Amino acid sequence: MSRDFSHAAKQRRRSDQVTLSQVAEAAGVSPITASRALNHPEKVSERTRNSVLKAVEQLGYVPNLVAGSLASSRSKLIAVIVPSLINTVFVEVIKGLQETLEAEGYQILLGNTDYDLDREYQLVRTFLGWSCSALITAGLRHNQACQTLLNNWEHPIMEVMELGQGMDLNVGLDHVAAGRCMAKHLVDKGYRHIVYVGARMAQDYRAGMRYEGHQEVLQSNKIETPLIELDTLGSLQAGADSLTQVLTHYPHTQAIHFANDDLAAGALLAAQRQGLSVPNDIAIAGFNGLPLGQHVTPQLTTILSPREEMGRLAAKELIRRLSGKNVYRRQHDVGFTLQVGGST
Amino acid sequence: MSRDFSHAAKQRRRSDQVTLSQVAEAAGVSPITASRALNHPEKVSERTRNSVLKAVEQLGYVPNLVAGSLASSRSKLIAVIVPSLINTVFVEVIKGLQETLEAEGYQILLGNTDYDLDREYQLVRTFLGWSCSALITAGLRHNQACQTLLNNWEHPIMEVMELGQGMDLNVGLDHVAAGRCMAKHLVDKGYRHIVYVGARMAQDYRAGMRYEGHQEVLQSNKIETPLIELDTLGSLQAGADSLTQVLTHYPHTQAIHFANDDLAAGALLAAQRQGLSVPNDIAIAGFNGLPLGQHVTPQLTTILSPREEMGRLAAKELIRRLSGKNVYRRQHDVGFTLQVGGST
DNA sequence: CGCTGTCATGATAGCGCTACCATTCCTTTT
DNA sequence: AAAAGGAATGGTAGCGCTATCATGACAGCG
Repeated sequence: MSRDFSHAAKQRRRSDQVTLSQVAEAAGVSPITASRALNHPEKVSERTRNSVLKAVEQLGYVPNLVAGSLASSRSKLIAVIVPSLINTVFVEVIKGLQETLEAEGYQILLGNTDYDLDREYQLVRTFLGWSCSALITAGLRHNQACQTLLNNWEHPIMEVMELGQGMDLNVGLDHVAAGRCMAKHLVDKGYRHIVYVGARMAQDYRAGMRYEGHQEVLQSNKIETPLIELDTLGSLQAGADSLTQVLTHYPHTQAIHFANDDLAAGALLAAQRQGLSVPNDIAIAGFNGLPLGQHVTPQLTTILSPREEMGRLAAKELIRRLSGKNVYRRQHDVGFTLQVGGST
Repeated sequence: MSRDFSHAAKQRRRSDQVTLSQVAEAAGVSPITASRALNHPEKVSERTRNSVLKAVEQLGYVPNLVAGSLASSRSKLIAVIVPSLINTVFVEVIKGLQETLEAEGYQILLGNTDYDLDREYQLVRTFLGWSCSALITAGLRHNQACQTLLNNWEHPIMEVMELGQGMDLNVGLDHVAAGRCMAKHLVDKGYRHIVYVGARMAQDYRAGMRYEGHQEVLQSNKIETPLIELDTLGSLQAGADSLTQVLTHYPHTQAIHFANDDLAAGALLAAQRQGLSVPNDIAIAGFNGLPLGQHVTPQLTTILSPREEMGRLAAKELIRRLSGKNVYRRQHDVGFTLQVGGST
């Protein structure tokens, strides 16, 4: 009766997926009404809505979001691009984003640039092809092609991590100020031979910004600003190794200002293994406020950055914008807190 | 000439996106040839390919992947579902997956269940709607609805983390054996009062599996198997807190077998702050082999799980399957390694 | 009683791309 | 020389859904 093989050869449906039309038929309404029942429930009568939902249930209908997105040129996808997943900092931001976005029914398309701006451009291109409703990216620096592409894009762009004049929305903190803050603390504590240890600062340029702040303060106090730059990314091991390097190159060092807590904690634990007393023989400071730093003895002096909070706030502001509400401020400073431990 | 406003009112294109047809026109070929030039370059002549690529460049064409996926009912999306992002273990698996999948041009759709199987079902439903080409999920346990949904799905499913009979592909390790392994080590070392400390084992059931292994060994040695279960997930802080709890409830405890390294390291550092000697006063063992554990003194005895490797292998096997190659084994055991440190 | 407004529903026409077949124009084979 | 095969290209017809406009039903109004 309803079986029709006449065009069987022309048939293209490869999957036996249940479609909205089938749901509509089962519910005795038109496809468009079924669509409304699912996506704009308030626009159909209660009777219709229930019969559609019943049909969905019975047939095991799973909406084809690809088709929906094509038709509406919208999607509940949000692209998130980070430079690294090794660095827990980005993971924590993602966590904050995730939590908030998933609660609003958005899905995250995750991309990792490995600190490569060309890779970032490729990812952005791909993600725009998915008609994402927004893009979140770590950092304000992009290559020319990426900049151009994004400037012509009509959807919100959120740049997180560092504070500054971005393309659209921005949530972050002032890394130069953070560097100044810690440097000031060390100087105030009376240290005069202070080494800054960074890791791949051309890539992790935010660590470079903190070094800038560090330099400012030391120079205005007429203190030298020796720098040791490692060519691996931050890790406990790298921190441990760097300690030897510092003490070899600058034997008079009184304090080390590390670009992050991984390095700092690694150095602190290594110092103790070597029988050095922290902070008497050597003072150690980090950045980020990772839990680890709070559990070593002496507690690590660090700067607390609200990473999950940054993710949550970014997501919230984005959702605000996506739901058409007014955005009063495009820039949000999440700030930072100096946390003085026993290590300095 | 070619401008035609006759149907202007009916015009629906909301975005001024460059389409493949425009590229084709600029290159002087048909749309379908332009499509081939981009997606199956070997199927067109070199001249055609070049003129299409030139047109793409000139017009700044960004392929609409949504339309492509709808037409081909394929996509380069892979759904990844994990129970948590706080737990670094999953992040490391994701990292391994990411690395391998992105190199093959796949994008990751990330979902977080927060250890809730109903939430997992919802995520799976949504992700299926995106016609993902595969789904990767952490763990072998799912709710009934999810199981049904996935059984009817035609694409590869990869279950990671624990080894066992899954729905399709599986890469993981034997957690019961890992628990046995560590318990055996502790018994061999001569400890007889051993407490197991887990955290939310109903959710993190893999920790529960390790406890099972632990029990087996201790019982066969006629040793009691006291258990302390925390109601927060693993963290340094929780580990520190649990130490007090253990010593209060079981003052004779000689060794603590922790469900993971976060807890173990937290307890180890806390013990030292309290002036307890590890392992003389109390021995401590963990699970995972996090870098942290290798940098504390004494070094933490733990079981090394190859997390990134697990991600990479899972991704590789999945790609193998997706590219139509034979899959010889559906189950892959990535194993584990007992790492004896000074803490036991 | 016609007029306007509102609500629920439906018909139509795409969204931008690719599968499928057909066509053209060669080269190779018998 | 005809047939067969192959490579490059194109025409057509959707993929499954939703935007847009149209329709019908019914209420309230002067």
